[in-house]
Amino acid sequence: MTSTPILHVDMDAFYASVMTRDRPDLQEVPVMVGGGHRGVVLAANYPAREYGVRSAMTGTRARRLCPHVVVLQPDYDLFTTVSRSVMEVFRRVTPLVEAISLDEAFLDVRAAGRRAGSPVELAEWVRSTVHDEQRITCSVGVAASISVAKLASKRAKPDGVIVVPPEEVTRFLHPLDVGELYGVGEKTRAMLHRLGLVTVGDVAHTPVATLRRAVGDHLGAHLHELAWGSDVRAVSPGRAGVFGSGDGTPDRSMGAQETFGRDTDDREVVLREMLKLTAKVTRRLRTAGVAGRTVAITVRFADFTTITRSRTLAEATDVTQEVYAAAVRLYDALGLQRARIRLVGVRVEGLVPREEVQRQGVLGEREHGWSDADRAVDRAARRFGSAAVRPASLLDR
DNA sequence: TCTGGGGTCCTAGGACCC
DNA sequence: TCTGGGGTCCTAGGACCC
Repeated sequence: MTSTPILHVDMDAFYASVMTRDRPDLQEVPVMVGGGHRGVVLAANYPAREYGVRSAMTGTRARRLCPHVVVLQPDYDLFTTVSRSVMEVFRRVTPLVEAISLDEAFLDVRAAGRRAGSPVELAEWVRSTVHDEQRITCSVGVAASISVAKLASKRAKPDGVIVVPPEEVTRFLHPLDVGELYGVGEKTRAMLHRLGLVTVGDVAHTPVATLRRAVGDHLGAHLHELAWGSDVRAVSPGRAGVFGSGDGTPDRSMGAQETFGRDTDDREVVLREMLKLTAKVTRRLRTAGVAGRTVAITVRFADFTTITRSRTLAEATDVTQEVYAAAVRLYDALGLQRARIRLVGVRVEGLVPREEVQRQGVLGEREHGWSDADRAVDRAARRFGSAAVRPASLLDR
């Protein structure tokens, strides 16, 4: 019985590593993925990081820091394929694998059995197997809890393993900045710093009641636990993560949003985009076999202020025309005149399996007509590609 | 050409019901 | 007559994560 049964595996600079694994000429030079027009950097390789390039940074800023950085466009299909293969490697170690994104997973090796060895030996086996099969590196944190394992993998980067045994947890945790804790972002970190709580140790030695007043009931209690490394959340392999529902927990919402190439105040342009986004979302709903009752739109203005409006319908729907009609109502209710709009989004929330949706007879033919039309479009899209079939108002003039 | 796109969860107030 | 909970749903905003 091991005292450190949780592994957190994190690919090193995943998107950048995948994009350059067949490019020996790019191994030693700064590379970033994404960050084009109005975009942010999705990933930077380690040579680029030496110049200060980081993911989530604007492409403009990255180029200023490193003018000769090589910019690659992301290939999401490839990322998904590589990710699936990597997750399969993990499942050769234990069935208890929780994928939390394309490039990260928790493994509970307590019940491993499939492969003998201590957690460290299993971690090294994972690392060498991923490297042999996918030619990318990863780092692993090994600990008794998922939160400590996650922090350990970060410390292990790149291409390393770190084990934090239970008796070392506070020594490992307490010197870290509070911003390292999961759930503490820029705002909460600043708030805690203002209170003089700079390190994880400071948080650990602060009364829970004080923390709750400062950052809210839930987060306050949570942070106190994390600061002592005493979170007990289990690895839950049921989580579908990025691989769609299926046998995992169902998605709670699905949405799509897009930033315009340039800001617009043209209602027609906005609505065309909304229709495109709606069609994309409802197709995903139908593919997943779910429908949702609440339609929400997001509007981001030129000054980056962002608002959301939502409406709950009488019944869940996956029908493009119904979602679009609700979205247009929400948009028009804003009463915008000449506002410059940067981004619009459409989201469907409160998802339930489609078979649980009771279609009232009174809704009648029209909705069923639209629903049938959607399904015909889906079939055509599967055969000819999604570019072949789209609403008439999206056709180029 | 500052600031993407996919999500989750929490908070808080009001409505409404018991 | 006055006061008072709790619970749920809906909506808007915000923080956070990858």
